[in-house]
Parts: sequence; C-alpha cells; structure tokens
Amino acid sequence: MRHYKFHKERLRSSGLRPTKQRLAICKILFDRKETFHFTIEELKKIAEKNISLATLYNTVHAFKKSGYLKEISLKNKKTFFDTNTKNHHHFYDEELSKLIDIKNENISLNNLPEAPYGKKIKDVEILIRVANNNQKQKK
Amino acid sequence: MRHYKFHKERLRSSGLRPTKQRLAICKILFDRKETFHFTIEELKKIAEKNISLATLYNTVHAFKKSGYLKEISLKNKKTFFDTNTKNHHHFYDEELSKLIDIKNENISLNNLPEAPYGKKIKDVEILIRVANNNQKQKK
DNA sequence: CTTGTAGTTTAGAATGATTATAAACTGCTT
DNA sequence: AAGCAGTTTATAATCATTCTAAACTACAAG
Ligand SMILES: [Mn+2]
Ligand SMILES: [Mn+2]
Ligand SMILES: [Zn+2]
Ligand SMILES: [Zn+2]
Repeated sequence: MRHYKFHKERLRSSGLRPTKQRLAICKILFDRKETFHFTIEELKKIAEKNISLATLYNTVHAFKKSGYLKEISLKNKKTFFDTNTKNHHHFYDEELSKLIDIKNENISLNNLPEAPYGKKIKDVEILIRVANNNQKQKK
Repeated sequence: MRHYKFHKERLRSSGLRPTKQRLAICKILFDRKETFHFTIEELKKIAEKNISLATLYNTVHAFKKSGYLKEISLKNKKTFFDTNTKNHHHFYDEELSKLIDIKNENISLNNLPEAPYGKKIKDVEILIRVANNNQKQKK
C-alpha cells in the first residue's frame, strides 16, 4: 500500500474514518499518475468484490463532498466522476463513453458574457464531443 | 391554432403523422418567441391532461430525431430539451434548474485544442453555472 | 364514403441508476 | 475493556425512462 499514510491522514483531516473500504477505494482512485474518470459501475468492476455497492456510492459521495472528486456534466444516464478537481475541460468520446482532460490553459475562452442580473458565475465547463474520424467515403 | 399549418406540414415532411397530440405538443413547444428549455415533467404539467406520459416521451424523442429539439448535457437526473437547435451555449442556474441561452457569437472560444488522434470534433458545449449573487456579508 | 394498414397512443409493467433504511459492525476515545 | 458515533451492508424504495402489446387513428386506395 503505497500512499497509505497520505490517504489515511487526508481522510482523518476531512473527518472521515480511514476504514479498510475507504483506503482500498483511495488506492484505486488516487494512486495513479493520470486523471481517472469513472462511473460507479466501472469502479465496482475494479474494486475488491467484498466492498458493497452501497459503500461505493457512499464513499464516492463522501469524497466528492470533501473535494477529492468532482462530478462531470453529461447527458449520459450514469454519473461520471473525475479525480482531477482542478478547473479543466473535457473531450467526450460518446462511442467509448470516455472523457479526456483538457487543461484549462489549453483552451482560451475570452470575453465571457455577463451573468444574468443578480447572478454570478460559479464555474465554466466546456465539453467537446468527438467521434471517430470516419473516412468511410462512398467507395 | 396559430401555426397549425406550419406544424402540420413540418411533421408530414419529417414522415410524422400530424396527430392531435403532436400538434398540441408543437403548439406548446414552438409557438413562442423565446427558446424553451424543458424537462418531460415540466411539459407534462403544461400539456393537456389527456396526453399520456408515454406519448410525451415518444413525441419529444421523435422531435429530437427530426431535429426540432436538442438535448442538453447536465448532471441533473432529468433530461433537458431545448427548442433552440442552433449551436449555442448556456448559463445554468442550479438553484432554479433553469437554462438561459448564450448565443454562439456572444462567447469567443479561440484555439480549440486538437482532438485526440483519430477523432474529430463533433460539437462544443459550454455550460456556465451561475448562482445568486449572495451579498449576505457578515452584517 | 368504406376499408385496410401502418403508424400512433396508451396503461401499465419493466428497467436501471441511485438513494433510503435499519441492523450489524468497527474505529477510536475514554 | 467499554461505549458510542461513524460506517458498512443487504435489501427495499424511488424515480426517470423505456418497453410492451393492445386499442386507436390518419390516410391511401378503391
Ligand atoms: Mn450524486
Ligand atoms: Mn433520451
Ligand atoms: Zn477531467
Ligand atoms: Zn438553449
């Protein structure tokens, strides 16, 4: 268990008890180099089989509330979560149901329109839908 | 019935029979000046009570397939539809669950990042989340 | 105008993701 | 070691959406 101590301390500092289940889920979600985008269903597939589905839901929501994860806007029926909690944007490959990060600095969004009266902007999410470069021409 | 003939002809030209139910739904959705953003539940509230829920779903999906409507990406559990089928973006007021259009030309998105290898960009959706301008200061 | 048929509507059942419930269990303080 | 709040779990409940299959209807053809 590599970052065991880190996870344990972070959980404690969020007021969450570092249980066996939570540490196992931390390992899956956060002990990796790249951003991880996942649905609960995918997490269930890779998690140890003795962690209940209810715990996966509970834990992911607790982690989201503590700011370890964020939720992504998609019209998919399943909710996606993202281990990258920085401001950033996404490519979405609908065929593969896969998200790919776009760093905030790799996309320039000048002159945002003004928020409606009495409202202020909380955040901006850009989703760029991509598909296979279908070079299926007539022939 | 104002645009009766228009709706009737448009339905026919899409291969859809202009039924009583479809014409009533067209009237609700399209006989208005402003874009209409709605969920099936909201449509049910304002539709004549003798149109079944199944027909609302069937009709909205048929209209989407025919290009009269588009679906909006949100992490809400309910699906939103939009009578504005042009390329455009949205403010989203999470408190009111309301979408507000942003015209494509009112937002400038320079230098899009390149699509992942073998993929091409289908479309870009920008969602700007807004909230009440809470001037609830300490006092 | 009839009739035939494909398209449409409908009530109700089924599905599937998510949330709620409440009992058993466990981390942690005393 | 004891006790309690926090956590896990199986299971039921919820709720949006989709499916089913029977009744209905628009409309083309005669
Ligand atoms: Mn959620
Ligand atoms: Mn849909
Ligand atoms: Zn991401
Ligand atoms: Zn819109």
